[in-house]
Amino acid sequence: MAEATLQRREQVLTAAELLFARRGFAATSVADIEDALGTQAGSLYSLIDTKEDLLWEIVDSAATRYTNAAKPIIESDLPPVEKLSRVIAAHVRENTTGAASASVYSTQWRHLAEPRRSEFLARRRAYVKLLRGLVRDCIQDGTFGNIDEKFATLLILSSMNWIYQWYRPDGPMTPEDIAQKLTSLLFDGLCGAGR
Amino acid sequence: MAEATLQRREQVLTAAELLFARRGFAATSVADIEDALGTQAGSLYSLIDTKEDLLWEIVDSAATRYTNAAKPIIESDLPPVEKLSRVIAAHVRENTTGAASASVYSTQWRHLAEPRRSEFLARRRAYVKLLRGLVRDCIQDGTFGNIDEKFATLLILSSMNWIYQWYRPDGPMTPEDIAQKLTSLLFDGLCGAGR
DNA sequence: CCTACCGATCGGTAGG
DNA sequence: CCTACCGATCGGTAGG
Repeated sequence: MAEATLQRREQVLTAAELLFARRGFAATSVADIEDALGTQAGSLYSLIDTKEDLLWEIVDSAATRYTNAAKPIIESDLPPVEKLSRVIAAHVRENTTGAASASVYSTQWRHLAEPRRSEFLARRRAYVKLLRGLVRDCIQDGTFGNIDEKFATLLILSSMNWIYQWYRPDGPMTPEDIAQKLTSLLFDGLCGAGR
Repeated sequence: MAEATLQRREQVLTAAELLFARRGFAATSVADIEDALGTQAGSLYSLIDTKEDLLWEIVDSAATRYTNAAKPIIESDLPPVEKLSRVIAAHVRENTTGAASASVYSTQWRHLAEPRRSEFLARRRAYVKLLRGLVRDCIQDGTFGNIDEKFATLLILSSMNWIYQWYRPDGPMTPEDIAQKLTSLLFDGLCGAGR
């Protein structure tokens, strides 16, 4: 029974994720989610306390996935530029295979009330810091030029977090293709890539 | 009198822009906008017909500004890479000096109903096409490597359209600084820039 | 998980 | 631009 409840919760989160990504949190009513699940109005409240709980679970678990994917790579003893490439590939994979959740993570967190909002921002800041450390290492060992570390980190992040806007699972590029092309363009530039 | 009405309309649009950017269209009530303007509930409807009209005016005029800034540059006889640099600089200037409007343009258009939604998407598509033409020219004249034209165009667009997320007018970088750094990183890459 | 319902708030209107 | 108000929908609850 506990297992069935867990499965049901997954279904609920998946439905909410899709709707929040498509219409936004504020424009999605609890009734919309219940419609998607095929249950009656009000029924959802046997599983959740508030609509915001759903949003929190979605962004919180997305944050966990980003961090969990990056940690082992960063703690390995690969060269910095190889670490960065792999973290980018992992992030791209997350944002393609879980495009709806990535979209909600990137755009809907503003609808969290305090203290969750601050907690979310702290977790996001920690992840950015991990990435920025890798960029710093790549500058210091001479792989990258003498660039603005913060600016470069934000550029990498933005390019990864815009993928969910156009990615379609049935398109011609696999997540690995995308990661490879993106890394190439970011590292070698529009002038240097494809030579 | 007509002039005063026009000025009032500008004030209304500016207030709506800020709130739509901060909270999103759906989470902003007409009463919120009236509060920001200091008028009583219901008063706004002497100036507009629907809340969506405000959103439309904001994204429509943003679209016009992007296109109007790019057109004369593209029609000039500068070399392709110089054209692209200047279009990027113009877009960055628009997204910094009008960060709220850029944010609404990028994220809130989904709340437009048909036929406005389709009209918006058509205008956006036309602008992307202009940019993509410049990228193509840069590939063909050998300035850029043999890269994926569409992918590269989307990368440029995404990097410009994420600026409003972190830009602060009182920060250390001017719009021109940002445009210069961005163009350098995009063109020469993390490895090649700053050498 | 369903039925029936709550108070609050929403976008929008009429009449001045 | 204000006052007073409309029907619809919202998030959430009680009781089964």
